Amino acid sequence: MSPVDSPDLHDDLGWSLGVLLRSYRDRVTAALGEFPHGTRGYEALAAVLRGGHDSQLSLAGHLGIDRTVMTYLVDDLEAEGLVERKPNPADRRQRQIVVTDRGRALLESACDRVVAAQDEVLGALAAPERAALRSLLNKAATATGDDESREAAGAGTGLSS
Amino acid sequence: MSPVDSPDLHDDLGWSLGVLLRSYRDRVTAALGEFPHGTRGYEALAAVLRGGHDSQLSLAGHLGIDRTVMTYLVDDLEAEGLVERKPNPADRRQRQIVVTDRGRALLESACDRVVAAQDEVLGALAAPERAALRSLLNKAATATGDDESREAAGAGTGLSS
DNA sequence: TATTGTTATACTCTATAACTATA
DNA sequence: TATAGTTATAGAGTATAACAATA
Repeated sequence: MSPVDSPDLHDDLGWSLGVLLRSYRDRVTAALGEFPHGTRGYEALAAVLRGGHDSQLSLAGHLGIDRTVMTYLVDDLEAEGLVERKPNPADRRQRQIVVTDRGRALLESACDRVVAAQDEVLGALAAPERAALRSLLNKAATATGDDESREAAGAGTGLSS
Repeated sequence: MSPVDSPDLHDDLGWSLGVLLRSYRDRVTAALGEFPHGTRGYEALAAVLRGGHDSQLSLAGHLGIDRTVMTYLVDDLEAEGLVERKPNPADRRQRQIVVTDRGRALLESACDRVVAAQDEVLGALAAPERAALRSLLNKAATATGDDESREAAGAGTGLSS
């Protein structure tokens, strides 16, 4: 089989993901306006509000960033009064990130615009197709994320690279 | 509706895309080995072989990178003997990028490994789900790419940001 | 000894602007 | 005057290592 006939050349997964992620970042960043750290800050705040992350390291793993980057990110979110660092009584090495009322309000006000921007990203797809795509993406990404979490638990952070 | 109940928090498009693209880059980069510029170099070479790009600028638009980055990328691909720059007789400002025999051979040898790595990225999905996801991604990305091309034709490169 | 978070340093990548040559 | 390609510079982002506090 010649390379030109190969499926990955005609249906390039990396290219599709890259194009869509770029479109997502451009549109959602514009929709967010002044939001600190743009889409990353938004996703961090949303993940904290969703719960399940009892340390900065856990949150960093979820977002796929290094713990050193997480420090700067939380610094800036805290400086804007959107989150607070609370020491975890169960393990005083950890800091629990909690969303302030101001952070919650900002997230709420941004929410509708973000959803609209996301729909623009998938503008070529009909509503049922969008739902199917989001569901499949979520399923594939969640499994991958779990893999990474397991690796992270085993050796180092499992991040970066 | 509270932010926590909002669809974009439970089914976060940006997060899914980011996780999958990261997984794609990690696995495919490992599969490619010494390939110059990793996944970007591979995608560039594949796009050239697929045809339809008669200038570096056109190729840069397809890959979503700036023309200045494209110069360095082509420099290194050419230094490795994978492509050649040929002046376009129709417009001598443009350089046509053509794949050498060596480039074609390298791409061919990498092809199978890349396909296998891509399947690992979507490891959580059954075969029909993978096909559906790739198809939907391709459809959404192609439309977005077309949008960008139109914008690019209108004003500047339409890239970066 | 290992882990969480922080800080400092070096490196990579990218954005911007200037320049050449062609149109 | 505008575009394709190149080059140089500055900035943003990232990785790495070292450190303090806690387990």
